[in-house]
Parts: sequence; structure tokens; C-alpha cells
Amino acid sequence: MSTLAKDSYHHGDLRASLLAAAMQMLEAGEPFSLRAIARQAGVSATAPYRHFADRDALESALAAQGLRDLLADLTNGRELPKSPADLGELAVVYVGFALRRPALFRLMFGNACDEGSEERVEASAQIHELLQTSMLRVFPAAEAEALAAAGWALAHGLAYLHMDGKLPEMPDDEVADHVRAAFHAILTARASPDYPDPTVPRRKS
Amino acid sequence: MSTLAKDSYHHGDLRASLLAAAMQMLEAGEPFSLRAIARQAGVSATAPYRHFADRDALESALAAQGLRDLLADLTNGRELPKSPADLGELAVVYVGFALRRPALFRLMFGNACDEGSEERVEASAQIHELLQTSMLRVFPAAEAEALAAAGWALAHGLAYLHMDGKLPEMPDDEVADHVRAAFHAILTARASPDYPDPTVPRRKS
DNA sequence: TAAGGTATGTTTACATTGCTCACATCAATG
DNA sequence: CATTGATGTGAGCAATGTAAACATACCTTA
Repeated sequence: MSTLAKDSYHHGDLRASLLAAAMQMLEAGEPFSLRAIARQAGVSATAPYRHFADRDALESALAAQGLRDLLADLTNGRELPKSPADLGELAVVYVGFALRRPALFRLMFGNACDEGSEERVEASAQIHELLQTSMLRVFPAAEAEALAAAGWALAHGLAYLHMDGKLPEMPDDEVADHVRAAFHAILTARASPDYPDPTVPRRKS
Repeated sequence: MSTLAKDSYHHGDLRASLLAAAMQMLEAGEPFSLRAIARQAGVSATAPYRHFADRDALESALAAQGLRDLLADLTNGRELPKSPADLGELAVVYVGFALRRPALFRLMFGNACDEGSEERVEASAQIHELLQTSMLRVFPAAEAEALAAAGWALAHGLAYLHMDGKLPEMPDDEVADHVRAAFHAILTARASPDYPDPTVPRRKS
């Protein structure tokens, strides 16, 4: 698809080929360089600059594609989550994506979103929205915003900790169980004494 | 201290100077290169290789130092957390560290810990232990392990999301409140229907 | 104290990378 | 058919990580 080598001077669809090559190397775990993907596409070292202003621009395009893929994974088949358990499953998918495509995941989230890249901003906003409304639907609580952030952060943190080997090594299906367990545990946790609301001064000392 | 320039052929304590220079650039937000820190230390480009096998080794040393600093921040003055609110404060410190020294934070957690670096392994283990026992003390629940992971992941995720601008921009003190609110929200969240334990099949449907 | 080994620095060199600039080629449009 | 804009090429630059081979200073030990 992407490599319609017309074997003429001009390359069928270089932009797509470059992205494809980059994505491939990213998922192969190799570090990727502009020159390497140019080589892979059978084109000179500076050709990519006709399609991307610089490395960052290329990375933003990859990130956007990754965000779209993640959104697809998160919504695939599934309906909007209705129970906490559904939220757990959403998190499982999120973490699964991160573990399956770690380098891409880092590109997607590992830096401030370049506001200049429309497609990335768009894809990013869609993910935000999905997560937000998912949490909102399950927990129509007062502190909706805080809860949404917490839910996302929990999944995001689990993804990073597993990716970076900060948690005990385990096969993928165990990771899924671990994520479910984490969500369950924190949502049902109860400490001995009451938990005073930190945002509001206690009425009575 | 670190730059005892004896202005002789041999440099007072090059290893320390290099680490100091690197740390400085890291916290200044500049990208750091071996050559740059060598320059900064007033020494030839390849001198660092007498003290560090390669870039990764240098980074591991920095990471170890960072982990020690973080541990100091987390325990500074404070006693072991006793209430959920105390846990929230611990998280505030954790996220605060990440925002104050983001590049270092990434070095500390952004890759698998090099088992070859004793000091890094040691520092890493100490952090793990602190977090683990903190959660355990507050929540002596059955699912201790899952809870500990969840608590860490929540703080870790908040740190990354704030660092990478995935959450609305806000001044540092608001971030602290946001972290407290997130912990509070998720620990007190209650959905409408019961939350069936996903790890154990329901006794009665 | 002289001798020599070891730790630490220096120079040179190389491959790789991101990027710029001037030039080549091609396709479509006047 | 000629021009022009989009696309690809080549040579070249500065920076980087790293490897050799060489130089110097310190420390032990005979």
C-alpha cells in the first residue's frame, strides 16, 4: 500500500512510506533516524525534508497516528463503560497498547503536544474526551474532573511503570490482571480512620 | 566543592565535576552531551570515559543521585504516613519533584534500571520500599500489593501527565491541590451499582 | 631514592546524525 | 511548448558518541 515504488524519479507516496518505515522501526525497538527511514524508502537522505519540516514534525505525525490507533483500540467493539469493572477493562487496553508499542506510546505522550500539528491536536482531544466521558458516566460524582484525572493517571502510571520495568516482570496476561486488581483495590480501599476532605476545612476539629 | 581545579594535569575530582555539570544542564532544561559537560569541566572530550564506561553509565549515576534526592524529599521531616491524607501529601512531594526536575525524573524512571549499577539498584530499592510500606501502613488490606502498585501508579501517572502538559496548565500550588483532590476523589469514589470483585467469581449471580 | 606501573588526561580519528543549500527532474498548466 | 512549482539529489557542515594510541603525573615497592 504505502510503497508504490513507481521506480521513476518521483516516489509514489513518499510521505506515507516514510511514516510506515518509521513506524516499523519504532515497533521493532530500534532507534529510528531520518536517514535510516530514507534509506529504507530507497530515497536520498534529505528527501524527507520535502514532506516534514524537521524531525519533530515527523514525530508529531507518528504520534497522531498512534493516538488514532489507541482511540480505535479503546472504542473497538466496546460501548462506553458503565461500571467500574468496564473502566478497569479500558485501562487494560490502555496499558496493553503501551506495552505492545512502547516507543510509539512515548512519542504520543512523552512531550507537550505540538499545537502546530492539527492532526495531533485533534487526535489528542478525542482521546481526552473519551477518557473524560467514560469516567463521568461511571462516576457522576461532584468531583468529576478530579476523578477523571485520577483514573487516567492511574492507567497512565501503570503503563509507564510496567513499560520501564519498575514493577515485577510478568507475562502480558498477568499484566492485565494486575491492572484490573489495581483499579479494584484503589476503588474499594478503606483506611481505618475517616478520610477528612482535604479541599474543605473540617467543620469540627 | 566539586570543582577543585588543581589547574594541574590531573583534575581534582573529575567524576564529581562531570556529574555536577550534567546535573546543572539537566536542571537548566538544556539537552546535555558528554562533550558539553567535558567542556564545562574544562577537560578534553574523551576524558569522561576514564570515569564512565559510556553515556548510559553516566546517566545511571545521575539517576541514582536523583533517586537519593527524591527519597530525601519524601522522608524529609515527615514520618511514615498514617492516614490517606498523609499519602496524598507524599504524592504531592513526588509530583513536585517531577515538575521541579523533569529531565532528571525521566532519567530516573524512563528506562529499565541498569542492574549493573549498584548504587542505582540500591537507591531504587529504597524508594520501592518506602512507597510499599507507606501504602501498607495506611491500608492494611488484603490486596496490599495491588494497592501499593495502584498508589504509586497514581502518583507516577499524575507526575507524567503534568510534566508532559497533558493536563490543563496550572501554577505549582494548584498542581499540589490537584494531586490531593485526585487522591481524595479516587479513594472515596462510589459508583451506582455494586462493584463486583473481578479477581474472584461472584458467589451468587 | 630510583623504577616502573597505574590512574587519569590528551589527540586524532571515524561513523552517524539532523539540517542547509544549490542543483536536477518531472508534471502539470499557461 | 515554455515556465513553474513540487519533489528528489548531492555535497557539505557542525555536533555527537566512542575507540585507539599516546602523554603525564602519582604511588608503590624494591
